Order: sequence, then structure tokens, then C-alpha cells
Amino acid sequence: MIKVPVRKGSGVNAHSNEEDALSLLPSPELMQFTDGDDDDDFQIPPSTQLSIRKPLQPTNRNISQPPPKKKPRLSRNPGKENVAPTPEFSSDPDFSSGNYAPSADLLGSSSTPVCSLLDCIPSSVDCSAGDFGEPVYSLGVETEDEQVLFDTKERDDCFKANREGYLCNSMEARLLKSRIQLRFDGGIHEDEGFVESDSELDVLIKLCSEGNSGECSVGKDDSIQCPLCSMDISALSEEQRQVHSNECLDKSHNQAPEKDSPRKCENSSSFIEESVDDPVRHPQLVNDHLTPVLKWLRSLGLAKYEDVFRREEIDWDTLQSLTEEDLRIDEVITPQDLLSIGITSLGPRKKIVNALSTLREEACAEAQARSLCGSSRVTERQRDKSTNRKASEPKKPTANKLITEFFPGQATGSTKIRKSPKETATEKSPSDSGCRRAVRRNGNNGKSKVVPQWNCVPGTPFRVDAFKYLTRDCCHWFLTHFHLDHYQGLTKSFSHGKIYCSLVTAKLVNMKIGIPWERLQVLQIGQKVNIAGIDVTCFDANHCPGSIMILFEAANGKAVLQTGDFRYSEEMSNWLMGSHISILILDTTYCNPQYDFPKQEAVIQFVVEAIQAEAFNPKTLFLIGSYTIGKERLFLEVARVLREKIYINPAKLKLLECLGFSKEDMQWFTVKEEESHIHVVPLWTLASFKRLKHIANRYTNRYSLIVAFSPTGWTSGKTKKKSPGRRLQQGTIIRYEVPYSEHSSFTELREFVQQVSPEVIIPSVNNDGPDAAAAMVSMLVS
DNA sequence: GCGATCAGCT
DNA sequence: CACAGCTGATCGC
Repeated sequence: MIKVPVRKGSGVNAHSNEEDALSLLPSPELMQFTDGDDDDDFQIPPSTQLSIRKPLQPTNRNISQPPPKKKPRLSRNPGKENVAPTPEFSSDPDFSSGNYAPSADLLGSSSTPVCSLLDCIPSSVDCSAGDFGEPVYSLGVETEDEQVLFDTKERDDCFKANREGYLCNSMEARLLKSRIQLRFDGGIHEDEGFVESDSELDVLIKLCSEGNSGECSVGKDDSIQCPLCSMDISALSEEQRQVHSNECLDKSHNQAPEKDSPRKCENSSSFIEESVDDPVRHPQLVNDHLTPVLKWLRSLGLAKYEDVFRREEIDWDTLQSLTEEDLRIDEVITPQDLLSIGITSLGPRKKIVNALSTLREEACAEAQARSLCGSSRVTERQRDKSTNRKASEPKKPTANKLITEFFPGQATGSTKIRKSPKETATEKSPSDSGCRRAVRRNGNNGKSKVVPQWNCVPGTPFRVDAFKYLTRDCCHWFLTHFHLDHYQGLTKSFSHGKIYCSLVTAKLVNMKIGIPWERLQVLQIGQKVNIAGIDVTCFDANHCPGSIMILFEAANGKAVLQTGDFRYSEEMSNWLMGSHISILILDTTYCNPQYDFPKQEAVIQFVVEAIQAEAFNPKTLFLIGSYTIGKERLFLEVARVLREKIYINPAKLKLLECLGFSKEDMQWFTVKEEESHIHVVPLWTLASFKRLKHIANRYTNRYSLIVAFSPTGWTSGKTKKKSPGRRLQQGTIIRYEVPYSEHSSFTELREFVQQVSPEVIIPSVNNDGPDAAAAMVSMLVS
């Protein structure tokens, strides 16, 4: 039997500013436990704290609310009970995603009381079907086996194009074929004929050299080089530099542009990414400055200002000069001058300014790259290869250590930690492995859109979670899971190729964003498929429902593992056994020794016991925080163990129906508020006591005490000691912060990295900058 | 009116 | 701090 925790202090709430809360207090009995402190004044006694070996009896006796009518009787085997499901869960045919068994890792460990209860629950997962797309319904799939057939069929259909030459049937495939050659030595190479030598970029380079030469072409030694011929032009006046650059520009255009043009620098990171038929790609004679400007304007969707540009005879030079003063002042272009020529709307002005700014940065980066690389046309990929070749040479002694120092078995390899540039491109070093700058037409305040390293898969033409950086040079887009920060930028107008993801994620992408199923390719967990010549296998990332980590194996044997967001589980080492991972793109959210939180089972146990302890008051409302998806395991286990239904709103139910839960699991959810006093709410509503008080006020008649659980990994960070939770209280509102994390702890990351033993680690998160990230990652292998 | 995007906020 | 969002303002269609 669970003991009611002993609380320090028993004073009556004395908060002067808590009158409203005090008014909710139902009785002196309750009041004696509300000391009003906002401190961690709650101590679970040792016998209860983390007592995961103690059998936890499933009970609803501690919770005074009468059970819902349809609640199954307590049973050792709830999964086999003949339970009449509530109507909202039982009407549709069932499907199995096979992706997400919410209690999979709980089932894997029998030591916890939670698990002991779950041991007898069938592991089959057949979820109640949601409305997730016509193809599913048209197949009339009803059983798990048939679902496998469906998935196979769908996948076969999906990959039909691949079998016939990988997307050969589509326009995108042709584009891809004409533009990109995948070479197994890694990298994407611009094909002849696609990148034109007399591109707009050259014009922009000119602009750059004119308007901002010092910024664009300054090398590491502070010398100023011509972006075209790399000659040192430091000694020249600005005017002379312009003259020189113009001469170079003219020379380059007068030369035959085809084969050996500098503009064909293979895999240059800075080419403007536009479709082949885009007017921008085909500027007319460079000497005719007017036409490219107008085409550029049109490409921005601002054709209506063509007249203005014609009237004002605006060419690139003029456009640049309109903002030149601003450039000199603070490098930020303001739209005032555009206003003066008659572009009165703020939107178009911003659009022009941002596009120009982005293009200018493009040109600057290109010029800088040339400046740094001289005329040898060293591509990023080549630099990258060079880096790899010199892997044994310590590049950053403080951050990089030879993997052989830590893994004696690795005779030749060394783990290198790459600094992953911040998205805002504060780090100006070029990104590697074919990651290019993306020119987006919608402005983003002039920030350049550098595809971060972690969004690229070295040696492949793939992007992962990179919808913020959509470019036309890529048509294979992977999505590891359905969290906003990973699918941001993805809209239903997506037309850049295929999206590869798990079935659960595909359902969500289809339902929530409206991506048609034709654009979605479902990846089966554990099944190797070949995409564009690369073997691709995905595994359950144990992060949120549908989350996957993806293994890419190129024909040259180089393997890249992209973890996505993940929480380490021991099964992962089994999946990856035998795979030699060259590059590990790692979720480093909690890559800091201060983040050492307990296993999810322990936190679930803590929450269960806390609910039992607080439930002596029958008028208690429990709130559990959750994301759009995520934390489901927590509240589902709470429901199972406490034999209590959980209230979720209808929108959330619709979402949960996509996640692959079993019928048995789904029975624990209800959309009828009165059926449950445990509610799932968005995590942010629990963030402050102010919000919690609003909730309390709404339920004044029904509930006199609010107990909220805020599950987040950050709870255990910084100065907070490792514990399964801490309790905060203000009046009749109690908030538990519990370190329930769906990311790996530092300890888990270290274990994972040691098992994978990669040659190179690319961190996906730089909370404190790339150097700090590199330093932290280096700790993983120490 | 609707969808997309972004800044500000938790 | 900021996990992974939410909200409201703005803009274009």
C-alpha cells in the first residue's frame, strides 16, 4: 500500500496574495497541508521515493471519484478482458502501425511495478483508425496481417519508381538527374548544363564587390581579394576595386562559359537554388542589367512593380545604391529607399530587401569561399573529403580526441566532432557535404538560410528535417518525427519531391498539414529499402510516437546514422549491431553532464504515487502536461496503473488515433470531461501558477485542489539534483515538475556513442554555440 | 476569409 | 535555460 507522503510543515496557507486560492480551500483538513511556499517543500519518504522495486498495487480506492461506468473491472490481465469500448473508440477498422508500442520499454523491464502490471498486456498494437487518407480506406484493411500487406503494397507502389530507375518517371526525377550526380565518394555535384556561367550570381558578386567589397572578400589575413580572379586588391581604392571587378566580370562573360568556367565549380555551396525554368536561372546578356532585374522582380512575384523599375530605370547597380548607405551603416538594408521610388507597400519592400540581402550574402559567401580557396576551386565536398582524409590530425585539440584513445579496438578511426553552424549563420565557415545555401523568396529578416550540417546526410542527396531550407536541388526529404521544430516550413503546397517518414508521422503530416499521400513514402521500421542508390533503414527512436532514427548506407560502405530526436534504449544497440557507422548525426539536446535524469519508468512511478498520495481529497483535479504529440506513455501508464480514464479533448483524441495505440490503450481515453478527474492539457498551460489559477477558477464547483504535472527534462538541469520530481505549491494549486524526458540523458548519450563508435559526430543542437557543443560532444567519448 | 509566416512569449 | 509549442499580427491571394 502506498503511504501518504509526509510533508514538512503544516501551517495554514499564509500567502497574502492568495485570497482567490484560499477561497477555494474546502476544509481545514486540506488547508493544513498548504503552506503556501513556492519551494521544494515536499519530501517523499525514502520508502516511497524511487521505490520501483516495491510492487505497486493497482488501485482506485485511493482515488475517491467513482470509476466510469464502462471502466473494466480490475484484472491481472486487462488486455484480455471483454470490455465494451466506448463508442468513439470502436467503430472503425483497425490498423497496426507497428511503430510505437507505448509501453515497449516498460515491457522490456520487469523490475518495476508498472511493468509487472503491464507484463500481461498483449503487445499487439492495432490502433483505432483515424481519417488518415484515402489509400488506406480504399484498401479496406482490417487485420494486422492485412495491414502488413497494405504497407508492403504501398511501399511497393511507393518505390515502383525507384525500381525503374529511381523517380525516373517524374519531372522531379528528370530534374534531379539532369542536375545532380550522386557520387559515392560523397557529395552532390552540379551537372554541366544546369549551372550557367553567366548567372545572376556573377552580377551579384559584382554588386557585392561594389557595395560591400570589404565585407565580401576579406580573407582570414584581412587582405581584400577580387572575388573573381582572387587577386589581392587591398591596395586599390574602392573605385579601383569596382573597376577591377567589372573588368573581371566582363572577362568571365566573354569567355566560353561551358566546361571550365569558374561558375561550374562543382558543388559550390552558393548557387542560387531555383528551378530550371525559373527566369532567374536564365538571365539575358549580362550587359543588359535591366532585364535580369525585372526577371528577378518577377520571380519574387512582384511583377506589378515592373513599371516602377522600368520608369526609374533600375538596374542592379541602382538597386544596390538604393540601399548602399544603409549597408555602410550597419549592414542592414532598410526599405526606405524603395518607398521613395513608389513601392509603397511594406510587404513588397521587405520582400525585395530581404531577397536582395539574401542574394548579397550568397555572393559574399561565394566571394569569401573563393578568396579563402584561391583559384583552385576547391569545393566544399573536396574540403570535407580532405578533412576526412586528415582525420587523424587533430583539428581542434580541445574538442576533438582520437577515438582510439577511448576505443582501443578502433585501430584507424578517430571520432571527430564537427561544429554544427547555427542556423543564423553566425559561424561563417562553409557547411559541408553538399549543404547549400537556400535562397527563399519569403524574407526572413535578411538572415541567410544556411542548411545546417545536421540536416544533411553526407554522401547522399538527402535532407532530414530540413523543410525550413527547401531547395529544388533535393527531392528526397526525410522527416524523423512530427514535432514543429522538425517539420517547420512544411506546408501543403510542398512540391519538392517525396517525404519519407514513419506511418504514424505520415498520418499526422497528412491530417494536420494536408500533404497528399502521393507525396508521402512510408518507411517501415527495421526494413531496409533503397532510395536513389542508398540503403535506408529506420528504427524506433523512442522519442515520440512515430519518431525514427535513420541509417543511410551508401554503396561505398560509408554509413550515416541520423538519430533525429531520440531517447536511448538498450534495443538500439541490437539494431545497430554489425553496422559500422562512419558519421553519427546526434541529438545533443541534453548533451551536458548536468542533465542526468531518471529512467522514464521511475518518473512514471513517481507520478503514479504522487497522484495516489494527493488523491485523499475527492475534489482534486489532476492535470498532466503534454505536447501535440509526446508524453503519451506517461499519461497512458498512469491510466493503466490507476485504472482511471484520462480526459483529452476531441482534437487530441483525433491525433491519438493516428499514433498506433491498441484498442485497449484507447479505452483509457475519454472526451467526456465528467468521466475523469485526470486531464491531459498542453504543457504550456502548466507553465505558470497564474494559468493554473485560471483553470482552478473554472472548476471552482467541482474541484478544490489542482495537482499539475509538468513533465520536462529541463527540470533536472542546472542546480537541481537528480530526483524523480519536485513539488511546488501555491495555495490550492500544486505543481510537480517531473524530469520525464523524451530525449536521451547525458549518460545515455555517452553509452550510445560508445556503442556506435562513429568516426565523426555531428551535433544537432548547439545550445551554447558550436564550440560548446563540440566540447560537450567530446565529453561523450571521454 | 484563409493560409503562410513571423515575433514574442512560456 | 527553452523541450515544443501557442498566440496574435501581418501580409498576400
